[in-house]
Amino acid sequence: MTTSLEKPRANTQGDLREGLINAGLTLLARDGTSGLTLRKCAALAGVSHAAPAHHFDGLPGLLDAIAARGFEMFADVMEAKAAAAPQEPRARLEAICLGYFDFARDNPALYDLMFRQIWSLAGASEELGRSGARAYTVLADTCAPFVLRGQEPGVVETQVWSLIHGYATLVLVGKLGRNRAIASVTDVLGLLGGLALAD
Amino acid sequence: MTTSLEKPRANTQGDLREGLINAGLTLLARDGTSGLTLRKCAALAGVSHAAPAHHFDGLPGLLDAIAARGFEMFADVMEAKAAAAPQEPRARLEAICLGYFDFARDNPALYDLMFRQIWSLAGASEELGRSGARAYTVLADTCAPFVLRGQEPGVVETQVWSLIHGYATLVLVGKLGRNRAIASVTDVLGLLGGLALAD
DNA sequence: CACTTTTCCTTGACACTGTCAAGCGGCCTT
DNA sequence: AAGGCCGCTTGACAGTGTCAAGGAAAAGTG
Repeated sequence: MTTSLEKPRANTQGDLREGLINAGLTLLARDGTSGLTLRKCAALAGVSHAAPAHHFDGLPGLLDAIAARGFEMFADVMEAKAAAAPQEPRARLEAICLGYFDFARDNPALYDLMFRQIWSLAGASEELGRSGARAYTVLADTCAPFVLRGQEPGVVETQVWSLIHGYATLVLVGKLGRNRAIASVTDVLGLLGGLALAD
Repeated sequence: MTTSLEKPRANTQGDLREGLINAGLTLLARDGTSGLTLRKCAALAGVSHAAPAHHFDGLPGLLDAIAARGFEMFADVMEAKAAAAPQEPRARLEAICLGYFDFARDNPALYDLMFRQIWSLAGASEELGRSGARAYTVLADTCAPFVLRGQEPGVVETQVWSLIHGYATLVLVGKLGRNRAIASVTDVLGLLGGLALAD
């Protein structure tokens, strides 16, 4: 209502759902986890505070959608790193782990949201399930060459995932030294030297 | 005000600060992370909603104190497991990792609180720093036999910590299979076979 | 013992959160 | 062009953390 020339629907070009997700990503990046609020999200997207309810199932639904978007970005980063690395199993493995860590470090609040405990309690959306599965597939494919004959693939995948996810979360939480980590990513990934190539 | 015989100071025997921390632990165990509220805590301890402000620096202060208590329990569990295990480096290492995982599985909400991102942003209390350091010492001592000559101890410590912490958080978050994990703790700990004993 | 001071808690208010019910306005359909 | 639906707004509610002010009881002081 600043001027009469203002367009009545100038909130977001096209889809409001998209605008709300983007607003959420912006708030998350700018103000951290506690800065992401349903009302702030709506305000940033240029709509009233109750508008999001027509596109998401309340705040949990919005967080779900943002997390799903996060997993897409996450998979993109890892795929890009894998593509840029030498096409050799061990180099690829290290590459996606570095991508994993980079994403966590560059998007701490989003990463935190993605791995919140919520999703295990209240069921996650199908969209989140799909994008999460896509990210997992990137990891699983890279781990495949290290799955020994007759071994359950999930074991190597879980070993690698646990290692890099643990390191990333510990660094984010600030438990590993004040500013820089006690051990670098590559130091930690040295533990993967224990993995043997199949065949 | 149910009966006139009610004692005016029946809130908590002795120290209110202790009562509030215990109330917080109870709420956390019963209702999960979102069930822990400053006001509910005060109500459970039998005092008014503003009483906690005189013992803690707001909600962050209360969470800090609860997390500190959590790290004490955490260290206790790992020490007990280590004491019960054969006094051999590799057995001890596996033992504290199992203790680590047990604690996380048995106290998911508390574990989640302890490793929240908050502590890296706003400075943690000295008490939390000390109890966190004590828990870390248990881990570091157990890792010591695997630190090769001339190697920085923090490397092995971070490798072990990242692995078990990553596994624990992934299981808690429900990403590893629906109810039971794809790979068991001992499966994941197999990666530690890559560690060599010093000397 | 009387009086002050200090300590600890209560009461009440405020801004902010998520959620719901009701209503309005423009767009599409027919 | 009239009817109807979809998307958004407005307003209210309970619940949250935090702050200011006050009060009651214990402790200190002559």
